[in-house]
Amino acid sequence: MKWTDLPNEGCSVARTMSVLGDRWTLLILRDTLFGIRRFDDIQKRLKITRHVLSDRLKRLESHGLLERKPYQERPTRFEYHPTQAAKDFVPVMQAMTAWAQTHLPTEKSEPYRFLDRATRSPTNPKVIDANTGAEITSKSIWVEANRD
Amino acid sequence: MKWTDLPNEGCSVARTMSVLGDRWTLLILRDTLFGIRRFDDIQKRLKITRHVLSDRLKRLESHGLLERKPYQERPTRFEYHPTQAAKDFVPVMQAMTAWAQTHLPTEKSEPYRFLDRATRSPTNPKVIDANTGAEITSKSIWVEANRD
DNA sequence: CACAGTGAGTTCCATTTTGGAACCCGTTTG
DNA sequence: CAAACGGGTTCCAAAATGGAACTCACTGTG
Repeated sequence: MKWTDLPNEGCSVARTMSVLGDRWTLLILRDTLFGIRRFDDIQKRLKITRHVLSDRLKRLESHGLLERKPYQERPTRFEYHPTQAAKDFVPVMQAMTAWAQTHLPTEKSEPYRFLDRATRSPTNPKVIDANTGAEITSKSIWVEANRD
Repeated sequence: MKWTDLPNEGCSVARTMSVLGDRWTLLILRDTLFGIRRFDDIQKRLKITRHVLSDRLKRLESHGLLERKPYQERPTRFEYHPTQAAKDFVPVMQAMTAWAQTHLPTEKSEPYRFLDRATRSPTNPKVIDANTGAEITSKSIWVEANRD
């Protein structure tokens, strides 16, 4: 299988990888979600090549995660704004962050914090089953092959 | 920045990408979590090159996500078992799956289902703040740069 | 005993992707 | 008019990937 086959997979994890499955794309998305929206700003922060950045921005746009919006005319310049689809990835990113803090620890401090918007207090993400309210853990879950 | 710098980043998303940030690694991890544990079985399912699979298994093992366990002697053969760190990624994967079902839809059916282990009924993942019990969405979250 | 088969890799080479730097294009500012 | 800014594209070398063949240690079959 090649990368180009991934978008057509039935598995949602595989389709997610077809968009975000490389070293940089999720970090670019993260930056736009944290308010960094211009080509040069993203490039300077991540220090990735302009070539790759250009390519990834196009990919994120084509999958509906970013929207290219002009912020000035003459010369026309664009900002990359996260769409609702991108914003809906925030909880996933936060769950991922909590996982990495436990399982890929470091002495360095996290550059960003996720706070409750109303109270400005730290949040502690937990994945639950909306049907029962019970926490989802590897112990509570049974994975079954689907045969439709 | 190069890929080799990612593991030393303070950002947890970046460190996660240093382990899972390529097309195949998360799919390999997914398969081991779903019970596929032998080299040839993973290779046949994903149809990735043996070379890349060998490399990724080593990486997952070196980051503590997989454990190589012999299942027979003469000749010694190994299975790759997910560690607790890998199992703890299940909720993240499930949140990701729910995201992709909404934002990267497809007509094909999902090859796996996440069921409640006790009741065998479908689950509906939702990320909440364990402190307040409120759902975490992009609207409820405020992202702040950390200055320690 | 020769020989095909199995499982887990490794090696080799061609094709892709990435990293790094330089270049381009329309403007604005000195 | 020259330099600077923002947002790219182009070029080439280096690294990663895809595909196939090969190895090694057995096992089972005729």
